[in-house]
Amino acid sequence: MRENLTHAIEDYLKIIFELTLEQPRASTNAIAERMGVAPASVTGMLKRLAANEPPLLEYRKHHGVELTPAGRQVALEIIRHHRLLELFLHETLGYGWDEVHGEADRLEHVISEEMEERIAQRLGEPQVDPHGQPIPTRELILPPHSTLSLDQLQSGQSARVERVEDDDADLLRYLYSVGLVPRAELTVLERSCFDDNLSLQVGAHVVVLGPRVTRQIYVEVL
Amino acid sequence: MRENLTHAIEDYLKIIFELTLEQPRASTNAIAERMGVAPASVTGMLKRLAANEPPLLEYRKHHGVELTPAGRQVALEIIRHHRLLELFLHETLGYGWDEVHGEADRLEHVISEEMEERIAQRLGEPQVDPHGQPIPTRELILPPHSTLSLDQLQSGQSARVERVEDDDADLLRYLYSVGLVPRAELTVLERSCFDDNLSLQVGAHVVVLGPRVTRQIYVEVL
DNA sequence: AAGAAAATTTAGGGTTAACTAAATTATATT
DNA sequence: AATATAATTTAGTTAACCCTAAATTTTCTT
Repeated sequence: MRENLTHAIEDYLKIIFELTLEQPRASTNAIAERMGVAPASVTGMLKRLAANEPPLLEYRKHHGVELTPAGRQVALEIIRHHRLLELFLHETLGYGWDEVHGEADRLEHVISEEMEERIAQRLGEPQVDPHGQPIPTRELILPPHSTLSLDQLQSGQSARVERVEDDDADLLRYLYSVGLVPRAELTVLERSCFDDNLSLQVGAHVVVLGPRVTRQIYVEVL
Repeated sequence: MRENLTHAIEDYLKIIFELTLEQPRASTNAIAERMGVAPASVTGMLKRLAANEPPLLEYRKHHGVELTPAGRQVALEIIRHHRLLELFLHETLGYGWDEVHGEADRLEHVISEEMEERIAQRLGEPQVDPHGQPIPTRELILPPHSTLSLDQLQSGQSARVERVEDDDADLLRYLYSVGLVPRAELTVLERSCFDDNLSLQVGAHVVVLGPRVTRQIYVEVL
């Protein structure tokens, strides 16, 4: 199944998968930005991935790409590795939830299926990582999850935090300090019309968050 | 400290370190064989490593190489990673002692110093891996160990197994099945003069081993 | 010490995955 | 519909690591 695949290819597929959760197709530039490489480098790689046997994505010049089922399977495998590793590092080595991401990003390409299984077993076949992100199953299905981000809530609404994006360590440290972790409950006190700032009640704290932050927190309305 | 170093470079340094435990200098061909690459490829790499700033090894045409202190430090760091990982996989994920080597070989290049420390702490600053191989300390000193291999014993001598080479899974499974693990005690029943076979008493077992095997088992005479 | 055998290096290539700069195509504005 | 701007692709390079085949150097044997 995963023979020819370099780390770079796995990263491309993972990022394309994440981008196509939001838009139907991922653009060359968006991929380049998230990969931290030049757009020209992306074009070359996309051609290769589309020409792979089996093709890992469907590529139309100037119109971005979409993963094929084969490509999606690889992406989900990597995401499963990543999230299992985050939880494993947290649970068995005492890593903070703000520290697991970088380590998992490197390990995810390197662990065997054997190790993936052993970790999953040891953790009791967990469904979510420390940030509340759902862990794809061994059959490589990503469990459904709320797509409602905090910035879409109205004044007075109450909600429970389901998950937060895991890639910004500074943000994670801050969220932890104010108690905005998965399962925490909150109420929107006020939303300012012109700048989209949101003031929230979280436990004993009152927190004001800008839209760049609230877009990274996903909730379930109560 | 470790900025420019690719996985390949780390592997070269590790292998050169291991070769120079036996001979004063490591030859191009010996390195090529252990790396599984062509001798010509080794020459190119050795030139690069000698030209590195700081130089990682000292290279004399047609006379092999010796590590510099800087090169030795990198090698020991990787060996520390490898052996800590072997023990970690064994202890916390239930891997068999024959299964840990391949996984550790890939992970050793990828874990952070942070993770190295956390693993060492969790395992209680261990001194040896599951095969009895000594784990270099954080100050990067390799603890001394016996250099007497089983093939050097005479009839009638008793000894305790200290360590075994870790890279042959089939051999490890066999040794486990007959009880030839670190700390096991044994007595040489007979050594045949012409073929160097050794017959041993190990617990209830009587085992006959050829020299290719006995050279991979290190002991302390009792 | 000469010649044969073994070890090593040189020379010339190939692949992967990145880069920059210039050219092209698509989209948005007026 | 023309033009400006943004997005994308092409072309030409680079660096890391590997290869094979041929040439050279060292070591071994007689």
